[in-house]
Amino acid sequence: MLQGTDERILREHNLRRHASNEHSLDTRVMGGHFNNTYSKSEKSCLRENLELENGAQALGRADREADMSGLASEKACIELRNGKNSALFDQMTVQELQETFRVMFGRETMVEDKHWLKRRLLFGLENNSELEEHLNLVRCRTAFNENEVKKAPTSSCTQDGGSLVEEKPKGIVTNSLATLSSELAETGTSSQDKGDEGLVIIGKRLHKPPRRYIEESLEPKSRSSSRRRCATIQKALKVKPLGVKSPKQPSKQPPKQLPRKGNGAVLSVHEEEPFNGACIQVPFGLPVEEEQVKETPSSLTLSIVSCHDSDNCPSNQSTISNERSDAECLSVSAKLQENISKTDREARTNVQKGKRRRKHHMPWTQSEVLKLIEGISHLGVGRWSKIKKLLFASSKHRTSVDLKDKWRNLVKASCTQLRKKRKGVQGRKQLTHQAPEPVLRRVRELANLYS
DNA sequence: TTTAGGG
DNA sequence: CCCTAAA
Repeated sequence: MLQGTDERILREHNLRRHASNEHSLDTRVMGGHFNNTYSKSEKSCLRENLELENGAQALGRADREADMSGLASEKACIELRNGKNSALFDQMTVQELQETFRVMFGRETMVEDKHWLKRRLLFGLENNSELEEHLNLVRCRTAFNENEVKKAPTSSCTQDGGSLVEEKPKGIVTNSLATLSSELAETGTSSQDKGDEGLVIIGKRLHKPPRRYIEESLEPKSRSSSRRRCATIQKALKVKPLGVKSPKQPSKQPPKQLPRKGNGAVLSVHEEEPFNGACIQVPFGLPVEEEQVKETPSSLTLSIVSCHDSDNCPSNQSTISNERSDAECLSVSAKLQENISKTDREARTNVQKGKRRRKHHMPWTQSEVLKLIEGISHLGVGRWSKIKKLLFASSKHRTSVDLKDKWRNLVKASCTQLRKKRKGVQGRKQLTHQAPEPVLRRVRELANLYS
C-alpha cells in the first residue's frame, strides 16, 4: 500500500512539476532515483524536502489527500488495520486501554471492562486518526516488551506505523507520515459518516457547522425582514430551512438551524417597523416596552405598589413625600390607562400605516407629575434636560421635551382650574385623571415664581 | 443638543 | 405628542 502510494505520489509529483514546466527534466531524474536507489524512509525524507524546495508542500498534501480519498482500497486498509488493532487491544492492559481511550475520546474512562473498551476503541478507530500515533507507540512498546516484532510488518497498512516508530529521530519524516496517516484516516472518516459516535460529531461540530452557523445567523434576519413579513412563525420555521438547506451534511444542520431560524424569525418580527403591513401584531419595540418590562415581571397584581415604585425608586433622587398618598391613589387608574394606551398604540399601528405614528402615548402618572414639579421647584422652569437627567433618568420614554410639554399642560390646566374655581363651575370632575387640586396649586405657585 | 413654541 | 426653529 505504502509503496503504491509512494509511486502515486511520485507520479503526481512529476505531473506537478511538468505542469510547472520548470524542473521537469530534473524531476524525472529524481523520480528514477527514488524508485531505485533510496529506501522508503529516505524516499519520504527526500520527497518532503523536495516539496519544501518547491514550496508546494501544502499543495502536495492536499493533492495527496484528494487522491487517496478516492481509493477503494482505503476502506479495506482501515478494516485490515482494525483487525490488527483488535489483536493489539487484546494484548493491552486495561490501563493501557483506558489511556488509549483517553487519547481517542479526549476524556477519562473508569470502565475496566476490556471488552467494552476494545469495542469503543475499535469503533473510534474507524473515525479517528490522532490515535494512530499513540497506538503506534503502544504497539512499539508492546513489541519490545514481548519481543514480538512479527506483527508490525504483516499488514501493509501498518508499515507507515512501523516506519513512524523507526524513524522518530528524523523529524521531517515523522511529521510527514503522521500527517499523512491522519489525513488519510480523516478522509476515511468523513466519507463514512457514522453519525452517532461522539467523536465524529465533535469533529464536525468543531469544523464545519460554525461557518454555516454564522452565515445563517446573519442571513435570515435581513431576509425575513425584507420579504417574509406576513409569514407566520411556523412558516418561517418550515420554509426557510428548506430554502437554504444545502445538500451537504443533511443530518446535522437542520436541528441546529431550526431553533436558530425560529429565533431569527421571532426577533426580526419584533424588530421590524410595525407599520409596513405586518400580519403579525407587533408590539412596539420602543422605550415603552423597556418600562413595561421593568414593571410587569414582578407581578401585575402589585400594580399599586409596583407602579408607584417603579416610577420613583429607580431615580433615588425622588424627594417627594408629602403628596405620596395621592399618587398611590391615582396609580391604579394610571395603570388602567396605561393598558388602554397600549391598545391605543396598537390600534394606531394598524390604522396609521403610512403616516408617521406617535412614538407612544404614555399618560403621565401622578408620581411623574410630582417628580416633575419637584424638579422644577428645585431647578427652575426651563431646565428640562437637567430635570430629565436628575429625576427621569430611569424613564426612557420621557424626554426633556416631554417634560416641557407636560409642564406647559400643567400650567394650562392649573389656570383653567383656577378660572373655573373663580366662576364657581364644578362640572366635569372626572373627565380625565385631572391633577388633584394641591398639585395644580403648586403648579401655579411655581409658574408664577418662574414666569 | 437643548429650549421654546406652534400644531 | 409631534415638529421645527433658534440658540
